Amino acid sequence: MEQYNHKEIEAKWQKVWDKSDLYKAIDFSKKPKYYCMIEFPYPSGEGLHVGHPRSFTALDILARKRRMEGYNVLFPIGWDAFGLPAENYAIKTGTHPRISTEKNIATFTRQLKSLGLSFDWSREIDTTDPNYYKWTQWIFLKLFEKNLAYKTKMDINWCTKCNVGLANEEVVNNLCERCGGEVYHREREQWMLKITAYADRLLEDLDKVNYLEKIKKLQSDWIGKSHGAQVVFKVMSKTVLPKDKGYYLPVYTTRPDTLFGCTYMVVAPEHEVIQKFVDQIDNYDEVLDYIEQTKKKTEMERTNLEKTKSGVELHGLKASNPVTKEEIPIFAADYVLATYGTGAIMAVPAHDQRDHDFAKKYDLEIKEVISGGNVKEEAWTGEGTLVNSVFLNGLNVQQATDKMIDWLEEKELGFETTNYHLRDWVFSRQRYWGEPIPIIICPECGYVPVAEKDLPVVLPEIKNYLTTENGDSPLALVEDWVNVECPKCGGDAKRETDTMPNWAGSSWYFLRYTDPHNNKALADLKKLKYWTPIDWYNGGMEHTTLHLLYSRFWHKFLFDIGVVPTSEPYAKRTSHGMILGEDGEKMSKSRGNVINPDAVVNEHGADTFRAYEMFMGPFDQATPWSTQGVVGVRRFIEKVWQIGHKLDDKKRTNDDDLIRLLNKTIKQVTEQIETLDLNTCISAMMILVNKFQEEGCNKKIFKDFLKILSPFAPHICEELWQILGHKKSIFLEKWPKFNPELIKDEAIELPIQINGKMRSKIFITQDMSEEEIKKIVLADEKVKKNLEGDEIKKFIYIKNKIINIVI
RNA sequence: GCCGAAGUGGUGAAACUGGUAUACACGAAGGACUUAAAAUCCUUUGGAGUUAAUCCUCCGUGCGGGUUCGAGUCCCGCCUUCGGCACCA
Repeated sequence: MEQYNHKEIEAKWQKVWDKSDLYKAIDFSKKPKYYCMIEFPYPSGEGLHVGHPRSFTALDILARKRRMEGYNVLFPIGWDAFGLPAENYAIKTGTHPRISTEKNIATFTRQLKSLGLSFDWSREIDTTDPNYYKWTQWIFLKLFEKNLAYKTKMDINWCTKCNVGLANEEVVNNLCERCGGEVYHREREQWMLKITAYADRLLEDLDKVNYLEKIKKLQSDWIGKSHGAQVVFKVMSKTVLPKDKGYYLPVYTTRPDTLFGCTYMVVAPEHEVIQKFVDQIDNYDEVLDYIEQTKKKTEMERTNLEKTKSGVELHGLKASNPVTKEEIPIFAADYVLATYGTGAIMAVPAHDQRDHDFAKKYDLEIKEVISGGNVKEEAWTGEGTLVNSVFLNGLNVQQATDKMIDWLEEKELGFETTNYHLRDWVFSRQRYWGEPIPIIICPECGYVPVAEKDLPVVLPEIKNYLTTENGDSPLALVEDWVNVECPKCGGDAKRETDTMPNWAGSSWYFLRYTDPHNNKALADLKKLKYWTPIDWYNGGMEHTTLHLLYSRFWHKFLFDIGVVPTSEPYAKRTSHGMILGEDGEKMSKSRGNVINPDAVVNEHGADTFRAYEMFMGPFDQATPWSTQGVVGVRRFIEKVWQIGHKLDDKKRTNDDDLIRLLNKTIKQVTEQIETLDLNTCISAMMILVNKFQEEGCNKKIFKDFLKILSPFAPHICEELWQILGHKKSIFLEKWPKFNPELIKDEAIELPIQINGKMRSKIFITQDMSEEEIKKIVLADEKVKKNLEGDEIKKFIYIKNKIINIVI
């Protein structure tokens, strides 16, 4: 018998499948629809990563099973092709990103096709195709129209040496990744999307979807809704006296009950109050110096709880505590962020650990207002009774919170409010390789949207891909593209030169798959009604916060304007773990631990590669690659091949046992594909095949086995199916059903414990009574020996499971 | 730092709602076949002790406690590793 020739057989079937309509999704078919989707890849220059097929194969298995179960399946593929690497490659080599992207897509396509994935290639999409990004731009215009897009000043990373804006990833240890130059934060006008307007719905609607619990938690933590109050503190200086109207500094606090314990205030170094009172701050030079230092720090460094807090007092300014009317100092400190809350806090050192650390360092008053701890030593954040708080004394935290809010509202010094950790989405990039933002800036009319009929705003050809010296995107230098007539007044105007972030194209791509060639709408509503929502979406754990949130936001917006029929895009979401290098580290060129999928497919075949990736470990967990492990799976495939050539129609005495095992295996594989416990599916099939090898197998049993193996190893199963005399594809077969009567064992092995220790085993039948069993147990030699002379205190029998005798 | 996940043999891992810990696979050791090797097949494989015996005993799921007839699984407190942290995608 010859070895399984994977090269020949896999190429043969890939060709046949490519020409067939086996994997085509049919719009409006009468069969029930099933839409399953993987995150479309970024076609990087390094080619397919072995991590991609982990997710792709798992959902390919699901898609193939669903087709065999009678569904009309949509399992599409596309390219998330805008992005930084192609642009950086262009800067280095002068190659236009269009050229390198096309080349990379060709490589990815060849690689994916070599894996026998059942994508419907006729619906392939590419986010960098003007026919696609026309609609990305269209969505932006709709957001702009509904006032959900606005421009504001934001910090960006700026390399002082190469004079370019940097992505966070390009900043390493506060230095520029390219040149090692110093990086500091510089303000720039940026387009923002008002995702915070959807914060509540993004949170509440998590109840409507079937995501893994941990994914829901990630989403809700990211949104970070909290309840509290906004309170205003009056700012005073030499010229502003208590009786004057003056300037009020709002703060957000989750603990208004502790207001009597507020002994100072802290504002973010970027806070407007500093500029407002420049003349009144006696130590402005010192403050300015501190602001400059802050610009070099990352947010993580600023908010690190372990690090000693730094800050500088604003001499000459005081704030008035609205309840005590006491004058308290104001500090600027970098641990307060301008982007969270109001950018200013009331500090209660007795009951907040960060404030406590800060107060110790600057020798500020620590005033206890809730009893229960030792506030001299550390902040008390637990429950307790209010003290030192005039009208709140004696109340508990909840009562005091309510009463304080009533008091603030009555005096018009504050109000109850909610706050979100979620911030608006910075939507501008000063880069070339992204969708141009379709806005025209007119000195007379302001921001004017490009007319819908003029979409897409196509990226012009350029020679130099570097950001300009003042931080504009390289598009700013393309004069005949930038200079346009204002669509409103006809005067001289300029195009917006910012482009969109990579997230844009991936925030709605799943809609385009339902109608990829439509040039009248992003997708036909009838088709959307047929196909959406996505029944199952799988992707990387690392995408479960941002991409998921952004795309849910866009989807909700499109729902509100009547473009899509559902308020949530994904009915179900799962995430897979990363595949690590053989050394257990993340795969990377620099570590030299990258596994090339082509080499594995070439040596062992696609079926082996697929089955190995499913077998290597739990789907949602990070797992290291093992070249040896691949060999084991190849042996399994080889065994299947050998057995498939030695079948007969004989009846055997042990056929009942074999049929029982087959039914158990069908049950396990059927159920565990649904939970993505694919590693145990494979091991169950290995056990069955080992049995075939020991005892032989007839054609009838083997055919059912082939059907359940076929989603995992499609090529070999299709070939064996044909060898067994079938003209049509195995993927047109019905998914086998197991017989529940056939999976029950006749005899059950029952373990016996004495005082929780395993001592013996007996065999019982399904319907034996406890009395009968007890008799057998007590007659057991080993049990007798262990019970010698001891009295039985308890006899515990858990039906068909275990016996425990307590003595 | 904050948030999330995970720690079980030499290795990847399995164990359903608390009920026989280590399935399946890799590696290793021994054997068969072979002039030899590869491939393949068979046997053994958590640790320690003990026996004429493949009989039996004890220990064992990161560490320390707890709940329970019974804990890898539940609770409390630690330690370690990995992922995300808003301009990588």
